Amino acid sequence: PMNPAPPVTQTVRGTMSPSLHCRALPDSTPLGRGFYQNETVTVARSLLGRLLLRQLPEGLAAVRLVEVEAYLGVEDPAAHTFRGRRTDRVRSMWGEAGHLYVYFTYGMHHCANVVTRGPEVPEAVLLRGARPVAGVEAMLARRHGRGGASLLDGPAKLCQALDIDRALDGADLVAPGRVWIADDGFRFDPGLVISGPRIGVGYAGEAARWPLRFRLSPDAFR
DNA sequence: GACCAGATGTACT
DNA sequence: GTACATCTGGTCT
Repeated sequence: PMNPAPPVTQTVRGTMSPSLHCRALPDSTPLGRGFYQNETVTVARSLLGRLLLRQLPEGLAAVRLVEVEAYLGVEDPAAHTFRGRRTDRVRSMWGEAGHLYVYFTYGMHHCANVVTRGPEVPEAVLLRGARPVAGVEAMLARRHGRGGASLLDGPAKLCQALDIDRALDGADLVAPGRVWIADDGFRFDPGLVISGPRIGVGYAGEAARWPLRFRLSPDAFR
């Protein structure tokens, strides 16, 4: 049984916000297009600590991003768009920055990326991990009760918890709707960002070791 | 903890 | 037919 949405205790800033049922969210105004048009590595680092918000039937769910990976398009052997690959699956990556690219993998999982740069520059940031902020009950239900540290610590777990699948491929993150990203004022020492090799891309050879995985140290939450 | 196999659909060769 | 930007539950240490 899922709990009802928490009561509205604070007005959400922003001009286009729908009726959000959120608590302890000082600002859920979506980041603008310009945020996503920056260099992909810059966007990746800047996404750490930001809120990913998802409108679910039970109410608003929010998670704080703590792990991401950059995928650098046509010159990146680990990227789905390596060497200019252009298929139906990766169409969103070739489009405007600030949209989601969601793909299906291993026969049962989805992974969500944020498209960066601009049209015809197919780069993206994979969302790999987060911490729960609101809507934990709804997320737990979708994770079949698997909570604690394993609620959101993987790209497919994140998608399962937030009910993100191919139906959200191409969704625009710049307007609040089904899904968007916001800066709620959370700040941390830049020295708490750890970079390292990307996960699960051994087929990419040396590129797997490029330091394009970025994690926010747990110390940022102490 | 580490390690491994199985699940299972889509994309692509 | 093969590989896959993964997760889970089992085994072993």
